[in-house]
Amino acid sequence: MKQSSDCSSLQLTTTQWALSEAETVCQQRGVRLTELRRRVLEIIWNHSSPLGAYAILDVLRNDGRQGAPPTVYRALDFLLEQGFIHRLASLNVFTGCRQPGAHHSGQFLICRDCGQVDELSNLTVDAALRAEAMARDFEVSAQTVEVLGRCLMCRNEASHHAN
Amino acid sequence: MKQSSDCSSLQLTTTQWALSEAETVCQQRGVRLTELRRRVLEIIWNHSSPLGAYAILDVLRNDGRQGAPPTVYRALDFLLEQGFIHRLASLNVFTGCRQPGAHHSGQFLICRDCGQVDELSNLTVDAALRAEAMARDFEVSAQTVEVLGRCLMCRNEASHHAN
DNA sequence: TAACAATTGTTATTCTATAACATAACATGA
DNA sequence: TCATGTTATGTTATAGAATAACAATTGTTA
Ligand SMILES: [Zn+2]
Ligand SMILES: [Zn+2]
Ligand SMILES: [Zn+2]
Ligand SMILES: [Zn+2]
Repeated sequence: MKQSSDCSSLQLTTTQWALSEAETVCQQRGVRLTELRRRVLEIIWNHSSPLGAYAILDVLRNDGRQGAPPTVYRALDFLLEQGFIHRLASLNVFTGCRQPGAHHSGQFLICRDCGQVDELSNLTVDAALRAEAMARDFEVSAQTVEVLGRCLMCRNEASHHAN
Repeated sequence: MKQSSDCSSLQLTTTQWALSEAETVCQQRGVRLTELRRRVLEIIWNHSSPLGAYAILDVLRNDGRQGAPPTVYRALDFLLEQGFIHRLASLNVFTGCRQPGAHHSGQFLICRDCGQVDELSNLTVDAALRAEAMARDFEVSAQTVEVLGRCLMCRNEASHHAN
């Protein structure tokens, strides 16, 4: 059964997958996944919830690497450009993309308690927004679709403590 | 014909409408639309494009009123709670709500050139997102739907200058 | 190797938002 | 009216997010 509840082993695998995907795409595109950029992508994937730029910076410094905000923001800019990560505007955090390389805006369910993110690819939402835009002669360049709420796990937690 | 292109006269009317709507709703709810809150709402509606908190603060100071960031953020919090304005997370700005009083998350077309905002109420988008959430046992508390792009006017402007 | 481009380091600053506490305005009942 | 509690605003300081500007380094190519 692959549906293990052991998150850490699952996550390692996911991180490794994301890194190798990124390697491949970068080679195809002739851009460089440098040590720093690779490490930032790894940090993002290694965490179950999305991280802010300064949290990533803390991890980098823990690595022993010197760095300041621009260090991490430049790496993030690269990863965003390549479509390896998304920025969640409602929380100022960054999360790994589940369809890396395919430039897209993404749609997200974000748990406000545990921070876990579920990336959707709902074509109905996308099409309905494009139709609205077209009807108004509006040229779409990016969509920000972020649904904030609570996941099942956190609702159960909450009701436990509420006893 | 009411479809006048005279924005300034149209806008005044819109602002007045928004303010009187807010007055009414506040009376119904037994909350106070103080001078400051009313003025902040007015400032937001008086501008064709959404404003950031510090831009609003500048206008307040121009009024001669003393003030610091908390002054405007508290007013904004009140207006957000009452559903009179929306915060656009992708731009860190605030815009007047076209259905004030009816608490809702809102959906927006935002022109990245002129900043003009079009507020949608697309039920298909809303329903599709809720369905996705339900399928994942996710309890929705708020939706952030912001479509960034360019309006027709700004596209024409751009092609003119590109000659 | 020399020259150029891309990446990273470094310092400082801007922009956005909130914490904490003091003061003022408003409401309510004695 | 006055004391009281509550709500709203003033004020200072700080936290958090992002970028500007320039220096140093690394990688690439002629
Ligand atoms: Zn994605
Ligand atoms: Zn959760
Ligand atoms: Zn609205
Ligand atoms: Zn425009």
